Amino acid sequence: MRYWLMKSEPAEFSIDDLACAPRRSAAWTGVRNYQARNFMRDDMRSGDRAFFYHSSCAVPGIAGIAEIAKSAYPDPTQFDPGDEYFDPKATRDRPRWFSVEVKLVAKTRLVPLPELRARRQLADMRLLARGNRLSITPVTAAEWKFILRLMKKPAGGGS
DNA sequence: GCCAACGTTGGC
DNA sequence: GCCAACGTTGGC
Repeated sequence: MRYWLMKSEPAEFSIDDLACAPRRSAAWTGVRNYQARNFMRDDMRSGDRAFFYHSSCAVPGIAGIAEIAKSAYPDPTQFDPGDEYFDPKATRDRPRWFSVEVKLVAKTRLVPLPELRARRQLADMRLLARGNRLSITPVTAAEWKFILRLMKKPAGGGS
């Protein structure tokens, strides 16, 4: 099983939207970056776990935990001319973009970005790498376990 | 709104 | 294949 971090702008789709979705499950659509696509298409498997990250908002940070409920399939929005994520170069025979199905495991306390940055155990986290913009990044097992522990501590708690 | 950093596009 | 111009991301 692998671990991931998936970014979403809460104004577009938040952890609460996922919590309110039928079966607390939703299609992760609109990824239009090749590296992020490759992670989804080639490496994500059903049963993998992911941190749900809120980006481009007042308090960016990890907001919860999700599970990959269904591995990659063609992202339907690329075929829809009325959709903002329509891609005229994509065809049904040769889809360019992919989605996965994501299911909420737990909403957690929000772990803000500066709190992640402050932990030297997370110094090598892909999310925190200089200039990183990838909306989907791998998380190591050690990082995953460390952040799970962090989530159980009160906000800003020391040690 | 600013700006750093990265990705994509397209002329050559 | 190079690289300048442009677009996007995302924190601040």
